[in-house]
Amino acid sequence: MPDPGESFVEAVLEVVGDIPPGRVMTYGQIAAVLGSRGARVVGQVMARYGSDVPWWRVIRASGEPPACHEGRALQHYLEESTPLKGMSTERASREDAAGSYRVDLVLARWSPEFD
DNA sequence: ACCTTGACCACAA
DNA sequence: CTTGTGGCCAAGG
Repeated sequence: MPDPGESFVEAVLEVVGDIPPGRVMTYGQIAAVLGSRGARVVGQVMARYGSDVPWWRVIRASGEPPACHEGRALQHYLEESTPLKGMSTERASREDAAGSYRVDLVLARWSPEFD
């Protein structure tokens, strides 16, 4: 259980901050780690306080980056060599690549328990 | 205490 | 692939 006194927000940001480069976690996974099932709440936290943490390492269960952030997220993924699916290196340099890719969760999923 | 709002999730058709 | 349905839960009004 999370420490009382530490807000949900703090807890979420802490977990996100622990995600190493090139790896990702889903909203639901983060919620589960915090002993909650409120995946949406994690989303709300990120929407409001996620601006100063590696938000691109938090994605949907489907492997898609957060809504309306595909482009920026992609740049980070290419930088960190995050395992992607459904895209060739050719398409990676094009602007319209946003939305046509997904993170390979099988390879990139990370859990704080197994660092 | 009730209602609404979501960077969500899972499953069915 | 797309829609629809129901569930989850912290925060703010």
